[in-house]
Amino acid sequence: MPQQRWYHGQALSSFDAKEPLILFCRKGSFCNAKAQVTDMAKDMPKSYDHSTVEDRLYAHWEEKGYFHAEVNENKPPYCIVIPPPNVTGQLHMGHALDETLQDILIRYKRMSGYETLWLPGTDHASIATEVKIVEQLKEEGKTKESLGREGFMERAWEWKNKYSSRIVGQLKKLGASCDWERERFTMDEGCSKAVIKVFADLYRRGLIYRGDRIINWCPVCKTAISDAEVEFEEKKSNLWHVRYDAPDKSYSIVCATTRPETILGDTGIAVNPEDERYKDIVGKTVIVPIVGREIPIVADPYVEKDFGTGAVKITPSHDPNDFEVGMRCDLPQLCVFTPDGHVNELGGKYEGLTISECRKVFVADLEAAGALIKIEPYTHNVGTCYRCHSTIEPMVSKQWFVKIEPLAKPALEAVRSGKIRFIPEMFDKTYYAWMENIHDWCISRQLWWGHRIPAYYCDACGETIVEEEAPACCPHCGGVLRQDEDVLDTWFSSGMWPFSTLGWPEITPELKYFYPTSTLATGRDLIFFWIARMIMFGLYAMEDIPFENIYIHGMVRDELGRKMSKSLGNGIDPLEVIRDYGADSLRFSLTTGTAAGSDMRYVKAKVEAARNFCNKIYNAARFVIMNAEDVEIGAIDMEKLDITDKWILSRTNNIVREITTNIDSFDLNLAAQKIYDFIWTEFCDWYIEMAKPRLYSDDASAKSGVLSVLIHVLRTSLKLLHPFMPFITEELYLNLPGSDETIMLSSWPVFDERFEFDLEEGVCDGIIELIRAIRNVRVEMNVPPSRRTAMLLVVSPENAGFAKEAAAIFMKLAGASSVDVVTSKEAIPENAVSVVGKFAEAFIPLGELIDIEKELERINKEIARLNSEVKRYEGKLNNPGFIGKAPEKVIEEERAKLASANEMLLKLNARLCELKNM
RNA sequence: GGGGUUAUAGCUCAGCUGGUUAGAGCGCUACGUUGACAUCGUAGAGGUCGUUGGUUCGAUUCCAACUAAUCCCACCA
Repeated sequence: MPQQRWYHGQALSSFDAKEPLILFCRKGSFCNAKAQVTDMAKDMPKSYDHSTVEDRLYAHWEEKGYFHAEVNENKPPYCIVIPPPNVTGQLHMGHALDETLQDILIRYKRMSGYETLWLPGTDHASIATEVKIVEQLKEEGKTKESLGREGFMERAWEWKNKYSSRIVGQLKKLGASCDWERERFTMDEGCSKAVIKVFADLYRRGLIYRGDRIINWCPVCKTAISDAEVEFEEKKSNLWHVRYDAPDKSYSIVCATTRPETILGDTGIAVNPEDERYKDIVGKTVIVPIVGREIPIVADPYVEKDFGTGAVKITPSHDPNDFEVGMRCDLPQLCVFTPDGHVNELGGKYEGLTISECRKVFVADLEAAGALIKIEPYTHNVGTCYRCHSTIEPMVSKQWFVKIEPLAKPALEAVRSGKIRFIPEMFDKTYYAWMENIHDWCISRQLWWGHRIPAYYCDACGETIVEEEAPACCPHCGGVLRQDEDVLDTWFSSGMWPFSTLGWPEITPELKYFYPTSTLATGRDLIFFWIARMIMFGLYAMEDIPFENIYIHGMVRDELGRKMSKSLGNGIDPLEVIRDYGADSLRFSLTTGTAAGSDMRYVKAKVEAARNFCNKIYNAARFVIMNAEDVEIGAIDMEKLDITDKWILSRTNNIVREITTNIDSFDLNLAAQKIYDFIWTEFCDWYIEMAKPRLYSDDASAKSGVLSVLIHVLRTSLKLLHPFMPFITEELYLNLPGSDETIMLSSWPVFDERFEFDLEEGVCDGIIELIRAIRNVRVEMNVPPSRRTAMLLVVSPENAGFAKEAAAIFMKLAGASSVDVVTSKEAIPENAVSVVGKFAEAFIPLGELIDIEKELERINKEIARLNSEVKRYEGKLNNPGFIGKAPEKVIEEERAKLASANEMLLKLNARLCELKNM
């Protein structure tokens, strides 16, 4: 039976039976708690345990439907589509970072009054998933062919279901506030419809074509891949210099090559047209060694005179540059390799060898034939498949392509004009560079897992039909049609993600309301693969940008700064971190200490620091809640506020403003750092400590007054922190007197002009500074912490009232046993040290502990420090350049600093005289 | 070959549009269990902000060059 929990007198149903962390409720005006759970604050454990909180709260949020967004014309929309994780496995740290950043923005906007949709989903990841499934089949001794297309697809869907639900589970563990009712998959019905529609549409407009072009062929994945999917790796190899003789041996020409086996496919030799050395033989022919084929010598400017021998063998079928030269010089294409990386029937006696075997044998044969002039060690970059890292073989093959230029132009303009903004801005350069040099995009893949190309061929009349719906027969001759066997590049479908997920091609209310989406957050590596394609497709299909802002983050590396990878085994599983430290801690550690765009290291100490922060907040709340028991607490009474209340309220105001600005400008790290410092230092270290004398007093009115401030500031802090640490903030918020139903839907704090206390804030800063100085002196004078001393504060008349208000604080925090406040230096106690601050000069009689020598030394040191400061200020203020050109405000500040330093110097010098006379 | 980014305390990093006594966490030193918290508190040590020039009244911040690290793009056979 589920355990009942009570929040403010209302039973929350269906929390799971896990032990709730806080089993208490307050009596009094805010809580009509049932007797069984009253008076339990004392039972709050001393430290925070995330494991009893996070799952319970997430389930509750989900059940309440807090994540769900609906079209709401009364609110502005805010939408983020998730970068759909691949269904190839599980989430890693990069995802954890990505999702955390999005959730921060989403939660912030939700609290700020937007109708907020975070649309989740997963990507079928055509090639990546298929490779994994094939591997799995191999372990079972099966092949994809043995299963057949249908059987394989069944298997793939099983795989998808397993992994997508695993990924969803992980996102929930992280606290991601996605609208799960709108979860999508790139191959679900709606997204598939969008893909087919765009394909057919582009085809009709002549922006998709099918043709024989040179493409990147992965012999292991046995498919074509796009240029973007090729990764270059530096490899050590050789440069083989090979001699091609004239048919009558009257001349010869030497070419260097890194791939001697492609000589089998040579159909020409090219030289630079300006090259004097070869002028006479251009137009003549040579014989391909071993092969015996006679090929022409052509002139083409592509060849560099100064590299190697200045002559290049041309293999149009197996090299992209040679392909171009071949087209220009009208050389035939001779494909000599099979799709699975062997030599084909045109390779003569080499037929059947793998490409690398062929190289060995062919080189040996060249040498035997005396055609090999020399072998030179050579390091060059070799293209590899981004999925399996085997060497890419460029090959001529019939594939489908997207004509990119008409799509790229508006996509470039969208960023150039500022309609789409990269954050940080520098990434627009990366984007421009790529978009300006982009080539036609090969989109067909010889795979099964993906969207099958909606092209139908009639073998009878040779007609090609591209239609959204498969025609029953050939519209021309009535012949039987067969559908293209290939599927589309996975990025073709993810490129439509921002609108296909919102219902397109239907013009749904959601599409109208949420498109263009607001922000896209993703890693740098996806700028080309994904972002560029989304912009192109969005502008094409929707005639509008897909999103306004692109927030780019870096990579999460290991503690040593290395990439996390399977082969290194240095990956950190976010789930393990969540289990050990909590999602809040993981999220917080990922958002602090790193600016947008740059890589970060996963450092355990950082997560520990975040965990400690959780505990700090928890204990601050525990303290407030415990003290609030049995106390009537109302709204803040302006009449009751003392100097410290005004200080913290004013500080809260400032921090609200700063954090809001930071989040609005995507400086999430700054916002996180600020709320951390505010809660820990200003709220806990200072305000709570300064509040204690009143909390512990017998004055019920003072107690309830200070509690109303404590609760207000704490609640405001929890709200500011909520986007970063959703769980602990909700847990504590709900247990604070006077809270709403959930922090998630509470309103984001705004600047409250009732709490503008500039004067008091400055005065209290002075008090804090003085207390620190007093503590400092006590340590220097070796005063035991337990020893309390009388204290005399000499203050200016305008500070006298504040000083009296703060007397209890000096007793609590500065080791004072009693505090006297005077406005003129009359009866200075004997054997006292003096501490000079802006707020006051404090005299502390130390009796036998006084060490006059030490005190003189200390004061002299302080005087020296101040003197150097004064010198610096005076230097500036006496500089005509500074006075003439610096802004008035800066000059004023410098004058104020000088005056303050001089004033303190005066006091210190006076004290020095007194001491000398003693 | 082209381009980007980074260089700040022993370590990991913040530092917005130039004016701060240059900050945080961890680590280190010395104290301390006072009724939220030892996952804590108090105090402290530790930095000529990569080098050299320039712009400026003033540069950690802007510009240039250099050095080092790192990433991306191109792919000359």
